[in-house]
Amino acid sequence: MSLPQCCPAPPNPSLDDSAAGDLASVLNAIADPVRLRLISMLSQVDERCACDFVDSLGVSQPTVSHHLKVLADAGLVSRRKQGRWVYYSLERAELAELSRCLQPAPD
Amino acid sequence: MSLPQCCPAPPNPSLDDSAAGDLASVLNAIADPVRLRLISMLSQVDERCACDFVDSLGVSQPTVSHHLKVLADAGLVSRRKQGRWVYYSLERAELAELSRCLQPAPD
DNA sequence: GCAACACATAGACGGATGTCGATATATTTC
DNA sequence: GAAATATATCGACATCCGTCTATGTGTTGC
Repeated sequence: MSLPQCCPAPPNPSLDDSAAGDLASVLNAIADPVRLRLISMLSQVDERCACDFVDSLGVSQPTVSHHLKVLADAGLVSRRKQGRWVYYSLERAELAELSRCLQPAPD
Repeated sequence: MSLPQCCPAPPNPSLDDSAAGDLASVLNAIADPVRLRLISMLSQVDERCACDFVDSLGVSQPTVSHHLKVLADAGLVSRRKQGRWVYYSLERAELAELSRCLQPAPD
């Protein structure tokens, strides 16, 4: 004799542990208010130099530099150095692919 | 006389601080490997009782309960209690809207 | 009512994260 | 070469986060 069951079939995880970790890393990179505002500003233009963000965001220059590095490490922005300045631009293809990863399958 | 400028115009943050915080909260809810696997499993079926996840994910029952609460608080899953069991289901509309939020504007 | 079960909550603990000031590195300009 | 500028890195600090064990709460079945 057996106890009553809650679900007819056991679940099968479609996302393996490694893939879930990779996706979580990229999501963590954008799951921050300052970094979302960086992305928002970058989405409006081709590129923007780092010094501009310091005035707009109300955080210190090292903090902006830190957040830009997190985004760059995740592959969401790219750097271009020119003279004194470093220009950052949005990797729109990466962001679009991330958006697709979250789309749920139709019901 | 003026120093050379890096960018022609000052940046205007399109995403205000409050909206960025709200979006970051929801993104934080899914930016975790365990929670991504929960969502992945839920996306395959209509609903699933909580006990099934414990065996599949290799973490303790309280940990699963904690992660399901984070997802529920973010509005990404909903709960339905029936007898001893609690059935969770994916809020596909919320996930779809989140996906749209990340879509970058075309270049 | 009592034992077994499903789930949630509380508390503790270690590690990751966001922020800052201070400083280093590289570039321009005089 | 020296001063000024733009950015990155370092080290410190407080806070947050994921995990666990222990325990509480509600439900089922004998």
